[in-house]
Amino acid sequence: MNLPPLVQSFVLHFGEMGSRWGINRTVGQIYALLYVSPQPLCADQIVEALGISRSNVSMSLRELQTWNLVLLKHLPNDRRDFFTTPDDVWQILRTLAEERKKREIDPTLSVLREILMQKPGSEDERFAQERMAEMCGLIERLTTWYDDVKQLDTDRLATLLGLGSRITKLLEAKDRIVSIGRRKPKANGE
Amino acid sequence: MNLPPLVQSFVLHFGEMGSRWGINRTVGQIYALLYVSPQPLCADQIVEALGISRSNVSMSLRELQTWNLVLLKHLPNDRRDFFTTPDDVWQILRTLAEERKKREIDPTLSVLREILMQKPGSEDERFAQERMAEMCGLIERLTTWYDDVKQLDTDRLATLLGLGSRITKLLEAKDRIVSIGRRKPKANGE
DNA sequence: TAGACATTTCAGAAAATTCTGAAACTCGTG
DNA sequence: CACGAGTTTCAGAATTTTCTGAAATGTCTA
Repeated sequence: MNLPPLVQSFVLHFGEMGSRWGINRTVGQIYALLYVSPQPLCADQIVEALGISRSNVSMSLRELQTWNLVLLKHLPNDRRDFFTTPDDVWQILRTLAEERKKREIDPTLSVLREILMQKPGSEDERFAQERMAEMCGLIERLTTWYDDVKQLDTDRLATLLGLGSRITKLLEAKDRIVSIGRRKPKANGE
Repeated sequence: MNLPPLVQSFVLHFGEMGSRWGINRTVGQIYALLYVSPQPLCADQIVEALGISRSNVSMSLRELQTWNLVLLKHLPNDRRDFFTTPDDVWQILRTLAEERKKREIDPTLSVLREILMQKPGSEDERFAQERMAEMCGLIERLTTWYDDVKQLDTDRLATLLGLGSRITKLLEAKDRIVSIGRRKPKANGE
């Protein structure tokens, strides 16, 4: 591996974190490299930069494509594939969230729903189903919220993030306004 | 493995998902089993239920303890350790979020900050740093929001989730009120 | 302090994952 | 259609992770 030191630290870190993120070392390194590269890179440049086999690069790029985390570019008069990541980090975040949900949440949700359809054959099964129903309910709440929030454009999303829990102040204010409204429609505040 | 069918499906699913969630099969299975068990279980009961070695159970329980995902209980006149999961799924969610952040986000944030302190030695490094700064900025926004929101009590959190993106309607309403307020202080709405 | 009971540790076996090189395949071009 | 530039596939090697049994450790009781 022969990269500028700052880039190398970043690439190696992504490689190490890979396993915690559910991707492997090479996939992590390639993603990191593409993310910080000023230009799209082709497979051989990645081989060169990371010192890994051509076939490994090919398989890892395929993996990144199934995650929708890389973009394929072509240069005129060049048959090679060049790869980049999207410029917009918010877009990357959305993709990541979507793909992780698909892989880490959705399968569990469907297993839970399926189990909850069945009739418990014993008291222990009845209890287990109750617990699974709680889990299922929570996951449904979270995914409903997610499906809703992901529709927001980035500006609104950023605003919402920036507000954080101060949003509850606003909710309380709303509750006051609404309850006043109910008492004396169209009255002014307090 | 000798479990009621519904419990078995759940346990096996958690085992399979383990690798996607950054834990291993056994850890996943044990967690699932404890989650749906009406009573706390001791290590030997887990060995019995899952058909795995005593030492594997011991190591996996230790792993679950480092995640703060299990509770240790003791019965009177019994030296054995009994394990359960917390009853409250919201509490479980909080723990999970906290531990995943600690393992999956925090290390990257500190690497990014460290790299961003250094002086770029080339144009490519300057560009890479700029990209890393974008990533760092986004992660900081997200973690700030998270640190803020996790303080909320469960009721408020649930309310907020339930609102989803309708929250933006509220924000727009607030903006209108505030701007009206600026034009004519203490006036009533629209 | 011996013994019964329980848990932990750890070296190596077993299993799973990752990585490689060689061969196969694709596709535009002469 | 044969060639060359490029990509993909895949069997097996290398590596990493997980799991086990045996031994060590801990701790309460008599």
